[in-house]
Amino acid sequence: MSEAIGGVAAPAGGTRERIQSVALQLFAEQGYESTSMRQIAEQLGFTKAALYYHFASKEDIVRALIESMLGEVADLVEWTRGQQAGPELRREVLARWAAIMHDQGLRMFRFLGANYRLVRDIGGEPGQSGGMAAVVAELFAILTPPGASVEDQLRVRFALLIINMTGMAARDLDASEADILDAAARISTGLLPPGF
Amino acid sequence: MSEAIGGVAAPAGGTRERIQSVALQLFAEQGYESTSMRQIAEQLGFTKAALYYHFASKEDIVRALIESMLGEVADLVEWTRGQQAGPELRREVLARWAAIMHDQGLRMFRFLGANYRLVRDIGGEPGQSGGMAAVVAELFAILTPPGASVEDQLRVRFALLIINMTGMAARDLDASEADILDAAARISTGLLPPGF
DNA sequence: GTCTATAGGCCGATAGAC
DNA sequence: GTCTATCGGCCTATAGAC
Repeated sequence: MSEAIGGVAAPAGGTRERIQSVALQLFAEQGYESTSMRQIAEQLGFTKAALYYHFASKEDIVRALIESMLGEVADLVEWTRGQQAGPELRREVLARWAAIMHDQGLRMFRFLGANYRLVRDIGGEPGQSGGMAAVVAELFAILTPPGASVEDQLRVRFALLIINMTGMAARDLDASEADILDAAARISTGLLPPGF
Repeated sequence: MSEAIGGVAAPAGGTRERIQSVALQLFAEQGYESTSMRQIAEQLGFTKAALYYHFASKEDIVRALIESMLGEVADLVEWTRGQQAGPELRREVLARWAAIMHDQGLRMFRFLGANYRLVRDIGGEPGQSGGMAAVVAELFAILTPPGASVEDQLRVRFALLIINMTGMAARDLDASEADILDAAARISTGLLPPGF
């Protein structure tokens, strides 16, 4: 968290940031399991052993990648606790969810889409209440109107999911990143159950 | 293709079908790369070497799993060539896409969602024009109205994509498989660009 | 058709020199 | 901070007995 923030811009910062940037790219293209530490190191011009000076393990790199985003999502869930439930809250939550994802950039989207299970499960085992899975489950509960039909429950899940799948869906689209992310946010909002 | 069809029902059929059924389950739960041949074999009660009597390779199992579905999708693309382009065709194509996926069952959906890249790329390298990627790209072209905006192009891609993501989105839903798949098809149709 | 045994390779991770 | 060398393990896949 020193020089480069978020890892979206050109990775001119410290070695740790450069490793994260390369890893994000490779994990997004090939998936976490199909990417080896050797491959990450070679892309950076040094050997695999040097990686272990900067990160304790392969999983540790992933944790660093999603750390800030996970924190923002947890803050969002926390914020909703003090709010009154209703349609306005639901639309506001969805807008903030899109904004969080927007901050991360398209490369992060592709990473999320390509490693859905990994991100969902990580941080879920330790003692504390961490994990993307738990946090997203809370968002489902907030966004789903009471007594919602199966279709409406699905609508809520799809509304959140397509934000994360934008990187995958927009792979061959000829448009700016900002236009794509804005369009995705509009479509997502339109997916929320009508009338609620 | 002898006794059990599709591998959805209880795998009482031949050994090949039982292997496919177990592999589909494990690939869906853990992903292709994180599932080993040893694991598949143990679940079936015999050793890894026996697997290679029935399938030439691990990838060969995946090919068998998506073979029939890939054939149906290719047929769908072929069928559209003789049709007149327009809104009716677009809605009909989407309905048929949902029907194809519907036939495969929720387990296949989960497998597709968890192994998106694998399925997309498989069969794309050989000499012929195979591969899910090529076939889906043609569907995009058919479904996208001429001169569509970025948002409308994204709508088409999301409409197809959420069908494949239904297994993931519906993981914790308390509803029958048929209800879930029907609801997903309705939501998908509603995502198509309005007015076209 | 299923077994044991093994080849051959890449993996994540560590030790220790510089 | 980066290197070479190496460990132990699991992987896909094959050979050959039964």
